[in-house]
Amino acid sequence: MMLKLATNIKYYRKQYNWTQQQLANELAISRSVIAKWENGDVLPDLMALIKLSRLFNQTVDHLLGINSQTDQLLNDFQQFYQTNSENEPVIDENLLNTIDYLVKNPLLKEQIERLSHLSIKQQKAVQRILQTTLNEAERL
Amino acid sequence: MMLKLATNIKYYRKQYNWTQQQLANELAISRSVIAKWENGDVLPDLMALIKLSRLFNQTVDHLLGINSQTDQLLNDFQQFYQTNSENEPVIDENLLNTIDYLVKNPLLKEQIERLSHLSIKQQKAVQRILQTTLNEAERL
DNA sequence: GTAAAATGTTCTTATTAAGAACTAAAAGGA
DNA sequence: TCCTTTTAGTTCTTAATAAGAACATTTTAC
Repeated sequence: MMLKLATNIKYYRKQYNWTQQQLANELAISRSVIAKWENGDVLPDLMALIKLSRLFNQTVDHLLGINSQTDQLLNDFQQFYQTNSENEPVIDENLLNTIDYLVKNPLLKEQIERLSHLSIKQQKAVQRILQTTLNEAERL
Repeated sequence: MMLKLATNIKYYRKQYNWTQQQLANELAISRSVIAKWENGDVLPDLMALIKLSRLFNQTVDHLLGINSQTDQLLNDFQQFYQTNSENEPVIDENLLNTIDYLVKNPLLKEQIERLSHLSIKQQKAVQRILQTTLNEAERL
């Protein structure tokens, strides 16, 4: 698994114009450990990682260089909030309405969750059935 | 430092209806380790944690239960929501994931929009069919 | 109530990160 | 340039701790 952690630690330390010693002091650990983190020789333990994320004001995910789905989505949200009118945001009015609908229909929300846990093939099958059902219903 | 990691691992494992053994298999580790994680006896190492976040579709920050941007945004969204509608919707982490899923599945999003425009009676009928379909799919 | 499954616990082993001390490389000043 | 000081990299040892196996307990299903 490719982690950007080492690079990021070094990067953010320098952003703050800290020496390894200064960072080590902040974390109350020995300096050589920082060196090893930054060179990818060793991974910090969880607690140290969390402290780092606080110090650097970054999410753990970002420090690790993981671009999780949720993070991606959050970015979209943020964009939506910040730029209300520019490029068409991923989160549009329609989606907001859909979310609203989901919020008011916990059962449906749960069903979609369940759907998302199926295999891709099964998901598609279910969606085909849903499509047919909707077509039927709309004809009435 | 107070971590909600143990609780969260157990919670999301159960969300997926997995036994400790099944989760252990997914991660290719021994089951007793899962038990210890869930009881807070031991912290998973970084790589295991990342795998968990992938499996559960959650940010590492959220799994850890540390005050992350995600949680912050959730609050914002909650506020945004409450000021824009009369009901008090419950926006939780799962909803975020569901939204994410919708964003990635435009067809499904459209289907839900269509569903929302049907009469209540029809909506219920469609949902019953969906329920049955999901039950079927999950049995396989 | 019993059998099977799922979970919790203990003990040992193995992994690996931390720290100290040493080495090497930059940075700064005469 | 040479010297000094600061900063960073490396090695070796020690200590911490997570993983696994085996066993114990609890829960679930019949």
